[in-house]
Amino acid sequence: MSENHSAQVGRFHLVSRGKGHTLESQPMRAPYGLEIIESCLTCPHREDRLFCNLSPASVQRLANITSASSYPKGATLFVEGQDGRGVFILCAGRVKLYTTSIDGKTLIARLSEPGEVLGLPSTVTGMPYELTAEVVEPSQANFVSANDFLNFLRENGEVALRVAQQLGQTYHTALAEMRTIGLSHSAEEKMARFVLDMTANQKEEKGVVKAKLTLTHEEIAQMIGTSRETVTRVLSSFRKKNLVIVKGSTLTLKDKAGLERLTQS
Amino acid sequence: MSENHSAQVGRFHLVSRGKGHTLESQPMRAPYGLEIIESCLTCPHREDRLFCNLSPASVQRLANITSASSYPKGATLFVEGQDGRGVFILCAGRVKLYTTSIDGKTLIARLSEPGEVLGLPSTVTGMPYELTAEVVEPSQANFVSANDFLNFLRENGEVALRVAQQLGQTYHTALAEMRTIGLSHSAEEKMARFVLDMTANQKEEKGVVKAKLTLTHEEIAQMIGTSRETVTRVLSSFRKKNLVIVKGSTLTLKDKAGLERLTQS
DNA sequence: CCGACTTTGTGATTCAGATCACATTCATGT
DNA sequence: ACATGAATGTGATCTGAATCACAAAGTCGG
Repeated sequence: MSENHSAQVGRFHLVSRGKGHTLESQPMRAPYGLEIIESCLTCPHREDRLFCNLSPASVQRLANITSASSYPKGATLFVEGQDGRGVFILCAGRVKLYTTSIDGKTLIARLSEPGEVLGLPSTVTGMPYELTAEVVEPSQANFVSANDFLNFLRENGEVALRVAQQLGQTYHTALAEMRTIGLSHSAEEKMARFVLDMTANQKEEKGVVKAKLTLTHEEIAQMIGTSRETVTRVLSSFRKKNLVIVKGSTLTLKDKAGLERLTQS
Repeated sequence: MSENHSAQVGRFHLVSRGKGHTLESQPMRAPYGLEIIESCLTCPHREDRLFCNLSPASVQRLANITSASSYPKGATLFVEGQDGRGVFILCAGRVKLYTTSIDGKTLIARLSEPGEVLGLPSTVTGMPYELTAEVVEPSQANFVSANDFLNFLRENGEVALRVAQQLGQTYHTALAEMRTIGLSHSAEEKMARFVLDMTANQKEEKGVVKAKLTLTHEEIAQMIGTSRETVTRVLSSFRKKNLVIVKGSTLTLKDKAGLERLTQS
C-alpha cells in the first residue's frame, strides 16, 4: 500500500522548470547555501503547525510515511491539473502557488512559507491539483503520499481536525486575495493592500517595519492582477510620496497610515 | 456547555436585512410557499453530503445538537467580521455569500445550494466569519453551535475528514472564481465563464441546457467583478450573437462552443 | 388596474491602465 | 571585469469598460 514515492517524486520535480537555465540532467543536490535538514523530525517548523501535540506514536507513524527532499529554485513540486499525488510539508524555503490561463497569463494565488502544507485540498478531496507549486527559494519539503496521508488521517481524528483548520486558513487567505483583486478601484489601491499584507506579518525593529521583496515586479503584478509596468510606476509613486522606501529587495514601510488611506479610497 | 443557541440565533437572523422592506419586528414565520421541514433528520439533503454514512448513534448525536429554522428572503445568517457562532447546514433555498468594501462595493464569493454547510471555515478555525450570508430564496437551515460542532468532530474522526473535504471543495470553488476575475482580459470573457459555470451543473433536457438566473444583473456584476451596465450590454450582445437565449429568468445555452471560444480569447 | 419601486436597456463621456517600444540598471556566471 | 540575459524605469498611444444620466420594462401590493 505505502509504496515510497520519494525518489520518483524527487526526480520528477527537478525535471520541470519554469524558464531559463536547464536543469533536466543534473543530479539532485543540496540547495545553495542551505545545510540539509535530515529527518522531518528535526525540521524546525513541522511540529508547531499542522502536526503539533501529537502522541509520540503518531509522530513516529508520520515519520515513517514521510520522505524529505530538497528542491532548487525553479523546481516544480506539482502542476495544475495533475492528479493529487500527496502533500508536501514545507520545511524551509518559499514556494509560489499559481494558476495559468491558456494564453500564458499567470495568477499567483499565494506564497507558501515554511510550516505550510502544500497540496492539501487536492489530496484530501481527491481532485487534481488546482495550482502549480514552483520553488522560488531553495527549499526542503517532506512528501507524504495521498494514500499514506489519508490513512494517517483516518487513524487519527485529531489530525483530521487540524487539517480542516489549515484548509480553513487557506480559504481565508484566498478570500483576502479575492478581495484585493475584486474590490479595488485602482491599481494603487491593490498595491497598497499588497504592501500592507507583506509587512503585516513582519516583526518591527527599531520602530520600523521592513519586508523582503522576494518577488519581481512581474510577479507582484501577477498577484494583484495588473501589469508589470503598472507595478513599477505605482511603486515609484509610493516612493515619491514617501510611503515606502525600497532598497534592493528590502522594502521599508514609511507611512503605514498613508497606505491604509489609499486602501480605503 | 451546549446551550441551545437556536432561538436566539433565529431571532437574530431575522433582524438584520439588506435593503427595502423592514422586517425587524415581525415574528418568524414559514418562508412563503415552502412547507416547513420539521427535523433535520428528514431534511432531504443532509445525509448525502457532509454527513453521509454516519453510524445511527452519530446521527442521533448530531440531531441533538442541531436546531432547524426557516429564513425569509433577505434574512442574514451571519455577517462578515462577526465571530463564528457555528455552522448552518442549508436544507432548502439559496444563500448568497459576499464581502463588502468600505465604500459599499460588493463581491459575491459564491451561491450556496441545499446540502452545503455555511460558516464552516470560520467555525473550524475559530476566526470571525469572512463573508456575509444572505438568503436570496426562502430557506431552511440547521444550525449547530461552534462548541457542539467541534466536540462532535473531535468524537468523530471520520466526520472531521469529511469536513476537510468540504473545505477543500470550497477552496476549489474560490480559486475558480479567482481565475475568472483575475485572469480574464475582458468582461465578455468573464461573462462567458459565468454562463458556462451556471449551466455546467444543470441537467440537459431535449438536448438543451437551461439554467434559472436567480440573480439580477447587478448581482452577476458583483460575482464577476464588473459593472451592472456592462453585464446588461454583454448579455444582450450574447443574445445578438445567438450564444444564449434569455427569457424571463431562464437562460438557455445556445452555442456552448461559441462561449468556450470567448473564454479562451 | 394603478402607482411606486426595482430591474433592465442604451447613449455619451471619460480615463485608468494595458500595451508597445525602448533605455537603463542589475545580476550572474565564466 | 565582461558579457549576457533578466529586471526595472519611462514615454506614447489607444481602448475597454466605469460612470453618469435617463428611458423603458417589469414586478408587486393593495
